[in-house]
Amino acid sequence: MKKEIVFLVGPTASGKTETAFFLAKKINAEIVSCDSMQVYRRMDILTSKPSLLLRDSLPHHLINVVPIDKEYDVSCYRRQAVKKIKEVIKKGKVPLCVGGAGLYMSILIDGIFPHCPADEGLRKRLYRQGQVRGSGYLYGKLKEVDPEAALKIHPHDKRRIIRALEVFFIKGKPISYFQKRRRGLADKYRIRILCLDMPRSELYAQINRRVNEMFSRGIIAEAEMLLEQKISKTASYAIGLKELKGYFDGMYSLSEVKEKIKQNTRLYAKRQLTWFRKDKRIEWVSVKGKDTPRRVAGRIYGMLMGHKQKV
RNA sequence: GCCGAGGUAGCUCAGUGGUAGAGCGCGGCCCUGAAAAGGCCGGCGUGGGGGGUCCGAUUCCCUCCCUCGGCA
Repeated sequence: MKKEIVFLVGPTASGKTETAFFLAKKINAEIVSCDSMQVYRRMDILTSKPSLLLRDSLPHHLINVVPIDKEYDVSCYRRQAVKKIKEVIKKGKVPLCVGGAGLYMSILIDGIFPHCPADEGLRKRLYRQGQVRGSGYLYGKLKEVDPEAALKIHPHDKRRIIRALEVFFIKGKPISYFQKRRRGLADKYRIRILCLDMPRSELYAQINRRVNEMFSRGIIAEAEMLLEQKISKTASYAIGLKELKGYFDGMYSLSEVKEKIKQNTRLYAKRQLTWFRKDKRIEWVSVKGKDTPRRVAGRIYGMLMGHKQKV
């Protein structure tokens, strides 16, 4: 019998953290975070990490594992997460992967094509070529070396065009060739994916509440402290941090940054939902206004026990 | 009460006698080493209400309502 891994996902501010806590207690799980920003130390308020109280009474893995000045990406995450998941299973517990990063989830479940890390130098060179020789140049080049990938990538999507070219130049084979070869956890484990869902207006109200709370908890001081030091490119893209930088630089007033953060969080939540909707393996858990995290966890427990869905 | 300005998308506003746009917002989508990132698509509308002129009114005229300034 294959061991089971449970994913609890959902848009930001949908209540994953608390729900996961109660669910973990019920199913004898340890939590493995599935989040690209909570890995960073000292970004606590900014990323709404689970409280110390929660973390003290239940193991939460992959939170606070990277210093703020280090770059981080999907493959780092995958390496660390797979290791943790195996450890948890070895202890006889259930890994409960909790987070909102759709790509991170997919990379765990479905795999990644390995051995082609980013090459910043090459990227810079390609980027500059694109600047000098016009926007269509890089895309044209991609069409030559990898027509299949070019078909999938929009001509304006510089980031993906450059990545595809990068892979081609480093490995000598097109990225579309590698993308077909991925093996993930789904081969070896039973996977259940639960996604928290609530009416959009309620979710947005929740987001607004959370952002206001961040301000009263001291997000400004935290951001100020972080921006004083050397900070990696990846960490600097956290919602809240980039907006507050604008506030410190005098670009926005206090109420404008607040709004900006709320809005960018909404857009982020919308993108997350698009990602999850596409994944047909997901089992949706609708959350209503009056539901407490404990009750939602109870409902999920019922779903998990009720029928063993194979993935 | 009088004078002036104005009521067009969720918001701020353009424009035209042939049933309307822009920015922001909002919605949908894509995604394999920056993913809290990056990219694509979509106008979502009782043109304040009512009447009139006209083949045809959001546009011109009348009237009422509302908002904002000034004078009382």
